[in-house]
Amino acid sequence: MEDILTLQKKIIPEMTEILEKRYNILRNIYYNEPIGRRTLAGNLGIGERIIRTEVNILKKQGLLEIKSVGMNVTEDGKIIIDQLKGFIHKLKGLTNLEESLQQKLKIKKIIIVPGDFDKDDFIKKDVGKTAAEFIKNTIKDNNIIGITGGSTMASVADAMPYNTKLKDILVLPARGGIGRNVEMQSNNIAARLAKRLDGSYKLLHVPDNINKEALNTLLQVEEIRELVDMLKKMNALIFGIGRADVMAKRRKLSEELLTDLLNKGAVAESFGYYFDIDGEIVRESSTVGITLDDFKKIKTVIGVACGSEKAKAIKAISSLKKDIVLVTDEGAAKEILNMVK
Amino acid sequence: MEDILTLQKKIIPEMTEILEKRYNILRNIYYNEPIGRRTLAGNLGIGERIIRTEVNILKKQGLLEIKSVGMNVTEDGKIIIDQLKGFIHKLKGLTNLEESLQQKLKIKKIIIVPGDFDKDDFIKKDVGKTAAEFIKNTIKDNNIIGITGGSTMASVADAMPYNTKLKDILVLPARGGIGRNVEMQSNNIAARLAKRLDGSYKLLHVPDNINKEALNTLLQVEEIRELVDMLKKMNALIFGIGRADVMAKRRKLSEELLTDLLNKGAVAESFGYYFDIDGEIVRESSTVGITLDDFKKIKTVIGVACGSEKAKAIKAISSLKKDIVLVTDEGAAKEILNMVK
DNA sequence: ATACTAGGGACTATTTTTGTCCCTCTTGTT
DNA sequence: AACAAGAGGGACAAAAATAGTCCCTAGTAT
Repeated sequence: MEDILTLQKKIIPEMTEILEKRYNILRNIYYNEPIGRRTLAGNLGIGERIIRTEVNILKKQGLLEIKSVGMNVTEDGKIIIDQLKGFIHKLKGLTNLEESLQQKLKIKKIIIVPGDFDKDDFIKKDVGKTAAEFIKNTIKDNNIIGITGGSTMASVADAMPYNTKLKDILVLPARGGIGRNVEMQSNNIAARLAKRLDGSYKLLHVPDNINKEALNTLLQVEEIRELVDMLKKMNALIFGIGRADVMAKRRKLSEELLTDLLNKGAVAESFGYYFDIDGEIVRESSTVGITLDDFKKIKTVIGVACGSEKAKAIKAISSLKKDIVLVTDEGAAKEILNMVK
Repeated sequence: MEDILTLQKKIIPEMTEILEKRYNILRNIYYNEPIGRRTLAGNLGIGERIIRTEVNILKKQGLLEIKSVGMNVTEDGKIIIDQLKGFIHKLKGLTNLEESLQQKLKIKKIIIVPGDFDKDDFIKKDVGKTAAEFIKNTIKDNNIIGITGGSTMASVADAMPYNTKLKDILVLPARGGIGRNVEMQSNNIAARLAKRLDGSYKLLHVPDNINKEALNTLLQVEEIRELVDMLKKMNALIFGIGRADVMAKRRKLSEELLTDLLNKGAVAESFGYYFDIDGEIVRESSTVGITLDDFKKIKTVIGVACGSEKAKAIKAISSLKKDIVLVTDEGAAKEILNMVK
């Protein structure tokens, strides 16, 4: 198997790029169908005519259909996309990349999805799908699963297939809601994930960054205390990884605090904590939810993040726990490798 | 494995021809090294410039070297050629072709080598090599092996690797020598094969087509009788398949006999017999050697022939014996399939 | 009704590929 | 020693493929 690929790469070195080009086109159509030639060309940053040529080949192969409303992927095409994903993974040597990163970061497992989110927005969907698949195969009946917020977590939840045959899954938001787009809040995402897993969920109606008094008051509330207790019994946590600076701005930290944070070397943010590159806590948001100690005790923790600009953040988070599972994209992975070299 | 190939063929349909083109170039260089650009272009019937482009790619990949004496394949390249052979076999769906031909011809096994001898002389070498490999893996210590004459058998013998670790192999010429190029006579070929198998051989010094009286006299000779007896104990026979018309002319049969032969439907010639398309004997050369009855009793018989023009002859021979093994090329195989369809 | 985006056609510009010839060098033969 | 044959590399024009661009008509959603 591996032999065949090295063989092919030797004798047809140009194969990889052709394959990748067509894969990208097919995938992009799939995510946007029905889509027109020009829009697609814009998306991919390729000339309209090139799209046309490639699309004609793919059409001839029966992988897509061209109608007056636009192009769409056929059933055959969908199968191919799926198979191609794994194939490109091997072709690009991502398996090797995974192994070397696992060693360098000293973590249990890293899953790398081909592509770079910084160059292609749809990579987030792929990353989400990959993470969802891994989670599906990891969790068991009666498990309690925690999930954080953010767009990446949203794509994980939305990529989870229905009919997983899992029973009595309980999904919890790992932290209080962050005050922005409802769709991206952990509460909302937990509910969506629960629905797909045919399980139940509980909500945590607590704002971020409230003062200590208010926090203590909230913790008196039976409902909230119960949930916080349950959080400690969590079997698996799925969490997003953010850049410290980006998250601080999003949370509208004061200019003063932000500068302080960055001076202290904060590069990553996850479940309410800011970490420096070595995984040391730089700042802790005062909010209800999972704590770092809880985090370290959870059996399965799955961090998901994509885009090369998140490389530092991912590196930081990877030092928190040895048996962490990371799902990321090729862009981030390569950047991390550059850093640790 | 099969999946990967169908996947690739779906998304990069042009891959097959690129691969075949480069394989042909590489192989041709290998068989002729050192060879120049223009000679190579002539061999393959491709433009000089195309060769140049392709050769540069292959050179870049480290598969061949270009020196002022000409081009030659590197060690890496040789490995690639070998791997490529099997790969192209699968890519071209020859495995399927083999299976359907085995069914249609109702024979034990057919091995098809990619390419067409009628278009590329070097295919005979490939066929020979493939047959030699099969034989090597089939025969056992102390076996008695028979081999006929002809250029195809010569390439089988010359492609047999040394150091087969087989012990006490005895190679016999299956029939008396045919009066042409010594190199292609069964005696000579038997000796060459024996040498490679680190075994012994015996010679059969009997001309083809002698009259009955002379034949009987010869059979009185102790040495010859002994050999003929040994022929009947043969464990394996490797034989070439010829076209009736071509062989008849080569043996200088009278115009009269030739016409008669063809009128009776002779299409194939092997070990002294002329057969029609159904494998019925049309004529028997009077000579010393293996008989059709002997042939039917031999455990392993391996027929080797290549080139689409031999399709009919191969088809005829295939009806002689159910557990025959045929080694041929793609050209002949496809032609046979057309015939039996 | 209308504005928008779709695919297909068509033409040109550009790039790549291909054919060809020349030059010089190496090698084997005379 | 001379020479012929065949080698690779350079160079360039012709040819072909590829790519950019715009137009046109047809559906679709508003």
